[in-house]
Order: sequence, then structure tokens, then C-alpha cells
Amino acid sequence: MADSAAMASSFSLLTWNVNSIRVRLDNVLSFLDEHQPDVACLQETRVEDRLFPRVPFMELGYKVSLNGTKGYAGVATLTKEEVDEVQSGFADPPADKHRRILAVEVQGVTIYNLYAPNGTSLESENFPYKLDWYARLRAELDAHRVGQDVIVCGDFNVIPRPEDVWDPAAFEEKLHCTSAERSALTHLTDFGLKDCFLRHQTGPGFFTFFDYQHRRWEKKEGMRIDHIYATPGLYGRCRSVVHVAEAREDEGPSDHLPVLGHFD
DNA sequence: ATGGCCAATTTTATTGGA
Repeated sequence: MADSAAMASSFSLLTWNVNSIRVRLDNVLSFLDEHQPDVACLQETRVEDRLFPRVPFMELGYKVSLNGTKGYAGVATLTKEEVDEVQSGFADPPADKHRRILAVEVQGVTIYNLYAPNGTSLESENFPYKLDWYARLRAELDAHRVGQDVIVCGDFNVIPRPEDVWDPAAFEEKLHCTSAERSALTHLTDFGLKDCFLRHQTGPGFFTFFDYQHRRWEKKEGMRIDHIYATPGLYGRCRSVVHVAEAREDEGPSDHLPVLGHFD
């Protein structure tokens, strides 16, 4: 990505729920140093912007864009190239009550970094908030992003298909798998976004999240909730999406795997 | 008892994650 047309040539993009950037700093830095993604979208940074450890990322050659707050949620987007436009939160009022969205434009591509609401439980007030959050995001794309090259990536907190969780029967109509959540995700992606992972692998057993509890990693009992979606032109250029399992073997890992996409 | 979580803040409990 050396010239102004760089995004027209190959690039790589990472999305990773790091579960605290301060605790995970060494893990993330070593990953970036090894893989050198052109764009890195991090979620659950869990720190206010003024305390974000910018310097070590700048030393690796990244521009740092932030939308974080104290204690929970928060997203950060690191780019090798200069960012032309930054949008924190939804484009239009009212502002989101959490820090879950950061959109940047790099080399003519609009990249949404998302940390979708979990929903907490089907009975929680956070559940309709989650559904509404998805609807607002679709409305925003309709209002502001028609005709653009768009990547929407991050922690979606929705399991798209039954085979994207280790025990489909047990998760039927449970949180992350309800018809309402899947409809919300489908409505969002019906904007014209395709799941880049499914371009390469449609079988069962590929997961991005493994709970710290119940030895889920050791038992390979996970769920696929971290995604890279792209508009058709970019989707057609996607040559691989990999869930980088090695990251879970490092000391003090996140409960999410890094998801690394390469585009020609 | 054949299984045990993790991180941040409100910190020696509580909250939220998924």
C-alpha cells in the first residue's frame, strides 16, 4: 500500500475482539508485527481514548483511530495508510449510548468496525436495543453509503447459521441464534454485503469465539460471531479469510480469535 | 462433585461478557 491507488491492489484486514487492549497489548503487538495487516479493527478495547496505548502501534507504523470509553465496549481502527474520514458512532443523531462503531475511509474504501450489542438475554432491555441497533445501522448505510465500496467487520454477536455453533440444537432460538437476531443481521447485509468467510468455507466447525469457561477452547466448542462482510466488488477480490487459531495458544489470550482477510 | 473464567470498576464485591 505504497501509492494512492494502493487499495486498488492487494491489502489485508484484521478484525479482532481483544477483550481489553491494555491486558492484550503484547498479544496484539506481536500479531501485528508478524502479520502486518494494512487495516486492523479491534473491538472491546475497554479504555477511554486518552488512555489508549497509541505509541507502540504508531511505532509499528499505524495510524490510530479511536472510539472508546471507560471499562467496557470500545473500538479502535489501525491503518497503515492515512485515514481520509472518520465517523464515531452512528452518522445521524441520536448518538448511540455505547461506543460500538467506528467508520473510516481509507483509499476509497469505507470500513465499519463494529462491536454489536450482546443483548444480555432475551428478556433484557438490551435485547430490543440490539435489534434496533442493527436496524439503525442498515438505515445509515441506505442513507450514506449507497454505491460505495464498503467493508463491515467486527464482533456481530450473531451466529448466522446453525452450523456456526458447536451444538446447533442446544442453541436453537437462544441468544445469538434467535430468528429476530438473524433477521436483523440479514436485513443489515441485504444492503448488499456478503460474508467473506463463506466465500471460501461453508462447512461446520469454524468458530471465532471460545468461552473462557467450561474449557471451550480445549473442547473446540465455539461459535462464529466475528465476521468480515463486503460489497460485491471487494467480496470478489477476497482470496482468503482465516481464523488464526495460534493466537489462542499464546499466553493470556483473548476469548476471540483474530480473523484475517486478504484481498487481491 | 471428573471440572475450575476474565476484566474493569463500583475493588476484597459487583457487573457484564457470550
